[in-house]
Amino acid sequence: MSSERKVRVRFAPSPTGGLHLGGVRTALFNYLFARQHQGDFILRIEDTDQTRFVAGAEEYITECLAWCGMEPDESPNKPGAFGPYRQSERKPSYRQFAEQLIEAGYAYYAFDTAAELDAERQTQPNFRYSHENRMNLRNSLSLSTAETEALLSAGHPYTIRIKVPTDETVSFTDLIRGKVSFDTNLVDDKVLLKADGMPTYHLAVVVDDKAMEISHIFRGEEWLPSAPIHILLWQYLGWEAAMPAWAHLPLILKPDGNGKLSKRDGDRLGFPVYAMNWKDANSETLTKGFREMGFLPEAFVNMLGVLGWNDGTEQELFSIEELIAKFSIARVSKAGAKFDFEKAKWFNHEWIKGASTQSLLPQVKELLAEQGVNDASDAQIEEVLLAVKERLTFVSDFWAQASFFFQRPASYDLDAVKPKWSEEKTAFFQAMSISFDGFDTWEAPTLEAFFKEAIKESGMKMGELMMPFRIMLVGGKFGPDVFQIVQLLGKQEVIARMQLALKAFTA
RNA sequence: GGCCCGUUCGUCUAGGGGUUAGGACGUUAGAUUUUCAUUCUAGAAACAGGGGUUCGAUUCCCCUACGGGCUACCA
Repeated sequence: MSSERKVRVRFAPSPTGGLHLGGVRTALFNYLFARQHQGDFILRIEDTDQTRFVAGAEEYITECLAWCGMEPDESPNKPGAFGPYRQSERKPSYRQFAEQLIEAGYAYYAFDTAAELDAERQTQPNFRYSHENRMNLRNSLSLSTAETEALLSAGHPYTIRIKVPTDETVSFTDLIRGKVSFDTNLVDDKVLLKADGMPTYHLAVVVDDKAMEISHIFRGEEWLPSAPIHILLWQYLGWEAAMPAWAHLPLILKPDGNGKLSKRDGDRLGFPVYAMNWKDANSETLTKGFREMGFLPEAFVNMLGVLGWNDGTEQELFSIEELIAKFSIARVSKAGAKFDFEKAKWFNHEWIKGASTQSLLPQVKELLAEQGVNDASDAQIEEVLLAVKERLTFVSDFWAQASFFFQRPASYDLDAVKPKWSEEKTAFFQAMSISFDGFDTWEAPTLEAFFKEAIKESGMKMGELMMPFRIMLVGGKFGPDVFQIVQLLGKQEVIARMQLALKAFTA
């Protein structure tokens, strides 16, 4: 049925806050599938719940997708043939379809207020609005036509609920899980149109997916229980032939304990859960994002792409282009996956190692500017980057790993040098400093050979002099190869640092 | 409680009726780096349990257990 159809998928986030891992992955799988089949990837905004709608969230979502390299073919901001894509802007058509369902006998007006239903739930622990009790509640099925008309014309608030059939089985083939079945006797009469005139998600997705000619639906597993409602709606609206194929993605779970990964877990365990920084306008709280933490979008996408999917080989590193080429729904796993931040870091490390120094430059310059370093040339920065790149897990580690290239050591690890310091060593470095001054070309290999030869002649041990030399230049026992540092620092700076350090060592 | 989905090393997973059950992250030990990190090599580490079916089940079926999701006029 859908094999002939043009592939058209949509990502449908609700603009209620930041975009978390699960959301981005759902978007990604939709995107990969669309690209793989030369189809369309559409962004549709679910904003009918006005009480939870958050200003700025829609723009935020668009930016997240762009950062990850996913450009929607049509979005709410670029109205296309199937727009508008905001649920709230499509209000009239939802009501029309809800009423169409009532006329066909597949739905009904329900006059019970939220408070009344809450009261029912208080007394009946397993209360469900369903075929078992709908005749005991206040709705157009239990009331006479005249009573219903009276309530309606009196302006009594009402909702429209689906009339789920009795003794039927709703089943469908999930692209990931195979055949899934539900007994309609256990499905309740969900609200389709709320008292405020807005549709619930159930009505809205079906109507919109039909209007947008969606061919495949990839959504989180948390939607599986409401799938029978959606399928019934496709049938009752007379659109069964146009129904999309379904695939329910496994959930991303907390790393420790159990349950769905939430924003709070990130705060608690010290890693981001949102793609980018999210600042809540009301509470003024800032939730850290992967982008700001120093993740490369390629690494982020790679990590998400293989969380619950693999290509069957031992390959782990994939570019988004490779993911598009190799993705297959059949290879998406069924079980939920616990999020592992250590592995996420590893992906980032790998992508930084593989990144060109040029591509890393803008972010590094920003970091340097934050530290007040503005006089370094691009060429200089790139050379340093080349030296320290493979040591970085995050781009933001750059300063910690390379500050000494741009700044003289603020302090020295004196405990490592002072106890064993001697006049002899002072003399050695003084002499070395004079010798260095005589060099016309300044290159690591020759300097290293010269330095080591001098040590040999002095009769002292290598370690006794190499270590202090490093500390003179960088302040401590860390950093790349000493002579690589020497070369990058340049003659004048090396000599100056030696002199400065000698004073500190002998003070 | 009810319904639905799931279950291979600590974690993400490959595999699939007969395998030394493979890889990656993490971890441990060595090597290299006269620093730290990287890197390299090696090691420890898993088929939830019970019944079937079968010559043979980790693989297929059933049950149990466990985990997760849903059970709103939220999505």
